[in-house]
Formats: sequence, structure tokens, C-alpha cells
Amino acid sequence: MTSEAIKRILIEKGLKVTPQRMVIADYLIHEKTHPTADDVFEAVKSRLPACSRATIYNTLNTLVDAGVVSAIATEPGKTRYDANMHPHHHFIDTQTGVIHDIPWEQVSQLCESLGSAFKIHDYQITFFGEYQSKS
Amino acid sequence: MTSEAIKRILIEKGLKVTPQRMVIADYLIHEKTHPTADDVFEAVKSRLPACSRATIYNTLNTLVDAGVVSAIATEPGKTRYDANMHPHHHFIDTQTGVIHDIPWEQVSQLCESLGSAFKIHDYQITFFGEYQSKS
DNA sequence: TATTCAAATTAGAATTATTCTAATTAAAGA
DNA sequence: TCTTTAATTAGAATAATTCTAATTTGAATA
Repeated sequence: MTSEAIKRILIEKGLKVTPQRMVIADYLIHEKTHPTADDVFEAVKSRLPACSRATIYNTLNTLVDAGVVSAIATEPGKTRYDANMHPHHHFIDTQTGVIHDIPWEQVSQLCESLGSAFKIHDYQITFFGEYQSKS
Repeated sequence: MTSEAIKRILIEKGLKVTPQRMVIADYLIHEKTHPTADDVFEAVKSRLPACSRATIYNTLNTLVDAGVVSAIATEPGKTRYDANMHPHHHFIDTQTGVIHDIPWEQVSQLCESLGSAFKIHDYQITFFGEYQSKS
């Protein structure tokens, strides 16, 4: 999602477009490492010197509620944030902790296999393994 | 996994078979609702009146490390525990929060679709939706 | 069976992640 | 520019989990 698209959606939803929201959104757009709230806090410090942790959490929750960012539960006890709103799954390298995005289309459709009692709104696959870059 | 199997594995790994470990393991075996650490704490209180929170966490971590229980990250900020060690996925009812187990075999194999750069050790699918029991 | 000792348990303090509170500031419409 | 309401802020509060240091206990051995 682009910075402009996020701004448009905030306005559509009657939410104010503030520097804090845009700096944090822009950071998430450019950062592909699925940062935690604390990663965001550290990263935006230089551009938002007065920004408190409360604002980081408020803003992340606002962006998630507005549907422009998603929160992912990977490791127990940590919440990570992702501005990639294309449906996708995650591949966690168990050696390094690096989380790779796996496009939705790359994995065959699963919804049919569950049967009619389960009405699926969404599903999220987390793969664990090792990534070998062809360096 | 049965109580006896867990006892055998603890011994195999050089871990002591203590009342705390067996009561907590037995609770997880019989409880199908994917309890949190605090749920476990409350549930075993009557059988282990002196059991502290530290022991709950120590024991759960020990059982997870021993491979007889698994920790699942579903909602952000909460860790849930599951003694069902048959490979399976989870279906979270977004209305009620109830987590249903979905047998691994019910979902078609996905490992092939990712390509050779990703060496998959494990994967975990979390479905979100609504469960309609045929009452 | 008693002794021994490393491992397990314990209470409570410490830490980490997150939310709440109440006062202050600022965005955007009139 | 003024006003209003939402957003931001610092720091306290809460929740989840880990750590610490003292105590207890399981089980190997004498």
C-alpha cells in the first residue's frame, strides 16, 4: 500500500492525517522485516523525537483497525507489523529469524478442503524452515 | 500423547518426573481448548495448591522443549498450549474465539509449491472464520 | 534405608509488552 | 482565526513472562 493510499483511507474513515501516522506508515511501507512496536519506536525516533511509546501503539492499532497495516502473531509474546496488504503467508527462517513473505497465489487454495461447517474468512500459513539464497 | 508416553520421554531426556509436571501434562492432555499459561495456573490450583506461576511457566517451557506439548501463537500477546502432537492446523472462530483443530491430512500438501530455496521443516495454517455446528 | 546432590520448585522481584489516564497539543472545518 | 474534537504525550498501570536466590525433592548410591 502506498503512502497516498493510506492517507486517502485515513481521510475516508474520518481519521486525521498526522505526521506521526504518516511517518510510521511510511516506515512500515519501506521496511520489509516485519518490525515490532519497539523496532518502530527506535526507527522513527530521529524523525519524531517527541514520539512516545503510547503513540507508537495507538498509531499501530489505528493503522491496523483502518485496514492499511496488518498485525501478525509469529513468535509467542511478540506482535509484528506489516504494510504488505496483498494476501500472503509467512516463511520464518528458524536459523536467522528472518520472515519472508510468500505470495498467496504461490500456495494452492485450501478453503474447499475443510467442508461446509467451517466458513473461512481468512487463513494464514506460517512456514518454518531455512532459506537458501542462491548467492 | 498419553500420560505414560510423556513420562517415558521425560525419563529418556534425563528430566525428573515430578507431580507438577505430570499434573500439568495431564491437564493439557484432557483439555482441548488450547489454554493459556494462566488458564493452566487456575486449573491445577486444586491439585497443586503450592504451585507458583514460575513453575507453570518453567513446566510449560520444559514440556515444549521436550517435544511433548506445543506452544501456539494465535492472538498477538498470548501463548496457548496444546498436547495434541499429531500434526494439525488451527481454525479460530472469530465470533467466539474457539480454536478447532484441523487434522493435517485434511489439507493438501503445500511444501512442493514453495520451490527449492525454501527448506520447510514445518508449517502451520491458521484459519479464521465461523464454525457452524449442525445442531 | 539413609545420604547426597543436582535438578526442580518456590515467592517475589524484575523485565517486557502493552494499555490506560489525564493533561496538553494540534488538525481541520466554520 | 477560532473552535472543537481527536490525537499526542509522559508516566502510571496492567499483563505476560522471566529471573533470582533460597528451599525442597527425586532418584542415584552408599
